[in-house]
Amino acid sequence: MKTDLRVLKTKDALHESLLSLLKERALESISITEICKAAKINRGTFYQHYGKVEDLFEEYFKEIMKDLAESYQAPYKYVERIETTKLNPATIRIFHHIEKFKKFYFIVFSKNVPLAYYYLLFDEIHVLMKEDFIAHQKIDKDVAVDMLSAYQSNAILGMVIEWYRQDFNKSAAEMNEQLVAILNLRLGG
Amino acid sequence: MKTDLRVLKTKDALHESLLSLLKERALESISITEICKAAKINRGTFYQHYGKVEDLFEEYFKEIMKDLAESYQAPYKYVERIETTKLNPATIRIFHHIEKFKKFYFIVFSKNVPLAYYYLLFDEIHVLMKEDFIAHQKIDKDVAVDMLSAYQSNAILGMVIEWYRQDFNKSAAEMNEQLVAILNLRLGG
DNA sequence: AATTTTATTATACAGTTGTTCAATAAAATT
DNA sequence: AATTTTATTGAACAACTGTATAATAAAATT
Repeated sequence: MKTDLRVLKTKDALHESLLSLLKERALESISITEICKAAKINRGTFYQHYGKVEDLFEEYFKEIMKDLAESYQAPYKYVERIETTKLNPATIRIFHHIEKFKKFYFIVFSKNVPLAYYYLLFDEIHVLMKEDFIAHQKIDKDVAVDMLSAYQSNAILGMVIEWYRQDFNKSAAEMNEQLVAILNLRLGG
Repeated sequence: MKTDLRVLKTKDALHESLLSLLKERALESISITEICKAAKINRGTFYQHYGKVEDLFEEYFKEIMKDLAESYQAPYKYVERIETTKLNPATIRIFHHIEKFKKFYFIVFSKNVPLAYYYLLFDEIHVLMKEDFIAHQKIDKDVAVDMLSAYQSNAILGMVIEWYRQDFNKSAAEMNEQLVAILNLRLGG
């Protein structure tokens, strides 16, 4: 036995309600009362599953994260050639994933949203990076793997922030080119 | 004429009230009503200056940012030797600054806090990086300066996140060593 | 020092939040 | 199909939010 059908029904209704409200207004302006009214779910039931609006959104977020992870199941599927540098296939799909869910990431990177979402994204990329470092023995004895992958994954996210601030008006392909160019610089000395 | 004395008095009282509450409880659990009661300021007055608790905190944040900026006025003051790499003095002071305001950054990096604070920190470092790139002509024609400095500054913040998650149980000096080691890797191919 | 300007206060109101409880209805188990 | 388990409901409560108003007090200007 897994999950009660009533719970599934409730959560589905709440998800759909939030998503339809998000099409019209910003996340921080949407109240719990409002979501429940639209979903025809008792407010007390909301509190049985979540603590705040953001927790409900986070559940939706995890669905999107699945897409990010799935992109890496068939790694070289979308990549034609990697000539300029040893860019791992995980990295090379991140910008495409963001581009695909542009609308969603406009919310994730907005100022008033809790840092928790950023961390969810960071952790997802962090893990992929780390796996790649270990798989390809790119490890230097003086550098802690966690530090290096934290450095690298957040660097990518730095580019995404910049991209977001320019209203995502670059293609994912252009972003990859920029990344390749940056990686080919010898940043240390 | 600059600012009304009454406004200064009000803001001082609110600042002090928030800080003393923060010593006992988490930011997200502190209500406006509570802050005002402790500060002996009318709640309506709070709304004349701020919209939410976080706005008040942000004002305090900007004070801390001044310290970060000031660290760079006398750049080599604290640096004994930079041998292993061309680490710019701005970069080398960031970890020390964070260490100095450890308590404060425990709030800034906590999950429930709005992304806005992260951006304030990011922008501060971003600007310092950018200035350094331009001053030292480290620019490659294929790389947009904004992208590069976004990449680099957020990479540093990635290390800070990792540091924070390890409860800041490394010294700022150790963090600098890690950074030097990472920069000396040739990340691109 | 008198006058003007403006920040702060006290009060009030409708809406949201977070929590609790007994009653009910729906699902799982036998 | 009958019974047990448990999610959902509806109602109520105190506290907080966000906003508006007239009265007051404090600061700035003349």
